[in-house]
Amino acid sequence: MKQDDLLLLENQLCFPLYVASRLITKMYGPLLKELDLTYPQYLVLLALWEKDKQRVSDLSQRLFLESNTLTPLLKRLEQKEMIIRERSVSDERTVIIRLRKRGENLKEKAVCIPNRIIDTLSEDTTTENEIRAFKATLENMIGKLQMA
Amino acid sequence: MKQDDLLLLENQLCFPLYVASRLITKMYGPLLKELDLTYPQYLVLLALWEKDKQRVSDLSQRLFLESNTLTPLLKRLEQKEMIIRERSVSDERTVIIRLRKRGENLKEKAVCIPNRIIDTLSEDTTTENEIRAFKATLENMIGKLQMA
DNA sequence: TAAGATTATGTCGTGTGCGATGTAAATGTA
DNA sequence: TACATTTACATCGCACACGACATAATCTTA
Repeated sequence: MKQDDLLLLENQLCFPLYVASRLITKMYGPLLKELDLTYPQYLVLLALWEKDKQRVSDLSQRLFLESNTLTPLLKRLEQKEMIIRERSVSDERTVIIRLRKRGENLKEKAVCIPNRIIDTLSEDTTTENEIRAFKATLENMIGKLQMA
Repeated sequence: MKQDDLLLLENQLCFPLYVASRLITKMYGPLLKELDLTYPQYLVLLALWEKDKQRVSDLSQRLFLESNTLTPLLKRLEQKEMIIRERSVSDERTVIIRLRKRGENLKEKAVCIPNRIIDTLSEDTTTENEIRAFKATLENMIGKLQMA
């Protein structure tokens, strides 16, 4: 590849990654709007449905988000009465995030969302193996990016 | 896959995509800081280095960004004296974005950045073919997401 | 030609995302 | 035990991202 071609948008790896991520998040928009959630809020709930009562730092690690991103986001979820934020008794610096009924109940409605996204992505020629390989590469990349 | 497993974070495709995108953008941070650029600003310049004198709507299409995202971003680049925003004479609704000397000259410094990113991503077992396949899947996805 | 429809960009509002930093609590060390 | 250091979360500042909407210019149609 010529030196000059290095900077062509079509030769960037990160640009289509950036675009795809945003387009997908955008696609989640109307689906999650029915649940009164944004995509990052949905991710928080996904994490809590897996394991309730997590510290902010747990969620931060699980979702690769900084605490200063999570704090206002969690406050809004609390405002929506989907979660409760509680100071830990054993360590007052720690805030435990706990699901409320409304947050728990959303799980039922949320179950069908991933398939609706995958359906769109699988429409034509994208095979299951291709998706699986794609995801494996992503996860590999994340591992490396974490250490960089 | 069981119904309940559909919502596990590890079974989401979009989540690692979202994470990887953010981690990469973050990794660009210090490299671009030397050039006094953010990642989206860098993308704008990449587009202009390919083709100078584009309308906002051209950049919007090329970068998959809305005009209301681009407007303040372009204003900041103009503030940094890297570009000029000019009203078109033939159609006053149209704003043409043109590189200034400072913006042009940044290209030299920017050339080595993509390789530094790729080096990190290619460190271990990620082969060139794997990256190529990954990118092809990304581009395929973007095509579908645009039509959804 | 005039009125209606469409287009290009910008404004407004809201949410997110992170670097830098602050505050209070917990932990470590002498 | 007292002090120094580290930790957990929150605040601050800035940039971005998009839906909704506004304004003015251009295009289309009767």
